[in-house]
Amino acid sequence: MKDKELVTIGQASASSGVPPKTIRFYEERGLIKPAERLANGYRAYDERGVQTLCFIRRARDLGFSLQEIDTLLALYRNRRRASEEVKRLALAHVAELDQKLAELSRIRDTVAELARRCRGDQRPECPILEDLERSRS
Amino acid sequence: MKDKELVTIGQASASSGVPPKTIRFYEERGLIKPAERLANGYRAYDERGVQTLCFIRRARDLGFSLQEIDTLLALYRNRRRASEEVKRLALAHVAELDQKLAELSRIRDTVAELARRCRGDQRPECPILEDLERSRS
DNA sequence: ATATAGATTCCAGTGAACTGGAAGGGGTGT
DNA sequence: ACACCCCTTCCAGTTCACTGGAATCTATAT
Repeated sequence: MKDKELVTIGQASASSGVPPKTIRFYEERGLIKPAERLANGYRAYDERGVQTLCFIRRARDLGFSLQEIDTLLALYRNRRRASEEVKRLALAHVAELDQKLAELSRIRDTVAELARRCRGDQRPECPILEDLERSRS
Repeated sequence: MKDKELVTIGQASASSGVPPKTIRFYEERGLIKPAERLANGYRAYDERGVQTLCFIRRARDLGFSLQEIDTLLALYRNRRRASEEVKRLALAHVAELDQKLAELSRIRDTVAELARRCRGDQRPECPILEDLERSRS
């Protein structure tokens, strides 16, 4: 195997978009495994480590909690031991995402419809709002 | 106008799903306007107030921040003064939601594909994961 | 009269996810 | 030698969105 190209926390931060402080925090929290250290004690990240950070960042941007990312990372990393349990987890997550998507798109449509009707005229009536008021739960 | 049917905070909580403590907190935060009071000092909510709480709860469930809900509520309430500014806000929100939806659905597909391939066989290679690792930002 | 259930205010604490700052070591440039 | 920037640990503070608890008041039931 070729020797890995290692980068410091600052470089890993720059290419992943995760602040150094946050990377250390993730490590302390156990989200990522403790980084290898260089001779001087600096944390060393290889391509894989950086990609993991990118993955986390993307997931965070999408509103996943660190808890959820724990699970996502397990899926992400455990490709070598394919199993029924891993698949079940992934499918559960997909179902959750589908539900979130459905709800999100429902609200999107509501707001879009609101915007479409609210065109700057002065009349008071607004059927969509009345509809919204009727909706429960 | 017919006299409104007023409920206490406990009943408003029961039908909206927002805890009494949280309702008071929302009021203090200025998210909702101070409730009317009964002779005994209890907060009184009418149908509209309860619906506002339902609206907030739904939005919270969808991951909107209280900040964002402030804006959503302005749209929700200001139906009587239709304006270009309100429409602009709504459209900006829709754009934001569309982006969130697109990203969310992208991750959904990624996880779904992961699940589809991860079928319990023992082979190590996983093209989707390699693809995922290549994606940046 | 007393118990209970639910309301009030006020203030403090929680959990998630960072974020800042102090104090000090490491490596390179002039 | 000194500056400078990045790294280290440790610990404290922040923001968001609640949530708990104490002390007290109100309303109804027995």
